[in-house]
Amino acid sequence: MPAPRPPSAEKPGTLAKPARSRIQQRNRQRILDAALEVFSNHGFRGATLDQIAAEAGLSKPNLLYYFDSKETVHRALLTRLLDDWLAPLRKLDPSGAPDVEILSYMHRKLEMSRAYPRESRLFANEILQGAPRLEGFISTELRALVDEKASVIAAWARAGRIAPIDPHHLIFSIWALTQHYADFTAQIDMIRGPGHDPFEGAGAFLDHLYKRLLAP
Amino acid sequence: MPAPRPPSAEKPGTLAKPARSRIQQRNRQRILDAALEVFSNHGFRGATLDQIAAEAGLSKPNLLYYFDSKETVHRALLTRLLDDWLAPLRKLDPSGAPDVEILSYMHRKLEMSRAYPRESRLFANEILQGAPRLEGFISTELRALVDEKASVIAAWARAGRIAPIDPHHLIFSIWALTQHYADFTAQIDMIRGPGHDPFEGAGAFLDHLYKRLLAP
DNA sequence: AAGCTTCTTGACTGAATGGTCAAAGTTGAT
DNA sequence: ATCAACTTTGACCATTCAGTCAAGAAGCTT
Repeated sequence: MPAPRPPSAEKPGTLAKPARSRIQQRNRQRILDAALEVFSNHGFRGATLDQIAAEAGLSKPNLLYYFDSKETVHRALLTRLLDDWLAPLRKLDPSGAPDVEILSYMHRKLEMSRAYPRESRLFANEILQGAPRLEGFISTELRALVDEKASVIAAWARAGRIAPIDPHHLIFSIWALTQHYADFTAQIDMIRGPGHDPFEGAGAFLDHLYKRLLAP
Repeated sequence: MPAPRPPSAEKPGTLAKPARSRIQQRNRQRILDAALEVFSNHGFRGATLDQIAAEAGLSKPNLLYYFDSKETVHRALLTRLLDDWLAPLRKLDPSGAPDVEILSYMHRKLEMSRAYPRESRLFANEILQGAPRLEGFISTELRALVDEKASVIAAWARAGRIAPIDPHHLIFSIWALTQHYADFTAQIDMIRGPGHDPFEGAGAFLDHLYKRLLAP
């Protein structure tokens, strides 16, 4: 028989993690890290396998031994990310204090942008180009989660526990404001000059903004 | 609110280039329109000259008769845009009423996003990738304008005419919130389902948000 | 150490893509 | 109508890029 089966693709149906050698673990990790770096800076089409391979310290054929195609690497990256992406909103607790819950959500999201700007840019790149590879995720899981939490917020507003605002727009505004600091870092840096943390003052500003917006 | 002025066509007065025939005018315009469509949806590297030429209804060599290279088309597009991009902030009047001025600026920017989402995405694409082709513009003209208007806002705040807020973050927040509706249209559409204008309710929401934020 | 499996790579391939060029077609002023 | 300048294009070129392949190197297990 020709080439041994590359163990790259996740086998549907079977266990998600068939035992992998240390080498596989290490190299898959390296590849995903390198791919995150490259995809987040250049978008899907702008990224090349050679770049990713070089960044990962592997040869291109070696990279393709671990992942069947560029597409596969990209999907693996997104998949690895989606759960973490939903986590902050998932934690919004209907039984908590409305203002605290919403403020906490905003701060979690901001912290996410600060800690994982590359992931944020990867997302932004995808959505800018029409979200072809995220359509399933967004219009099912994300949409369901947003609708669920939006109705929680709407109930809070109806009960007069926060100001009456459109919950969808509230959520969109949190996304816009927090992700902006990660996605537009280049612009912020150029405007404020070097030597500034792009997130400097962002937490305090957004805290103030949402406290004012939500006060009943 | 009146629609903002469309992105400027050609500089009529001084010419670095000799008078252009009607054919040139028409075809250059077609190419730039096509290029805007393609670049804004796929980014610089993701766009191809064949795509742009097809969209413009020209052959690729014919396109290259009007612009020397892909790079040249792209630069022409950006150049055509930069002035219009600054216009809304330029209009912020130091002698006006602070809240009215800032609110008006926000609405102008939102209207810009609504009317020219492709231009907004073109910008977003550039900045996401580190703004290599916008570095000059951002760190000189845009920066100077932002600093100028930020100090106007800071003065208003010191005088107690609006709430004490960080003017840079205020400006960033306006950019983030208004451009989000243009840049992340794909996501908003998928979450709210089809048949919704992504900007629906945005004006009212943002109006409310900034009124609350700015009240002294 | 033997023998099997897993990794790695140099050399390719075919398709895209940015860009060139000379020749052909079109336009417009005289 | 003529002719020179302007416009258009088919054919072509060099490079880049995703992906293949067969053979060799390195690990593991006994």
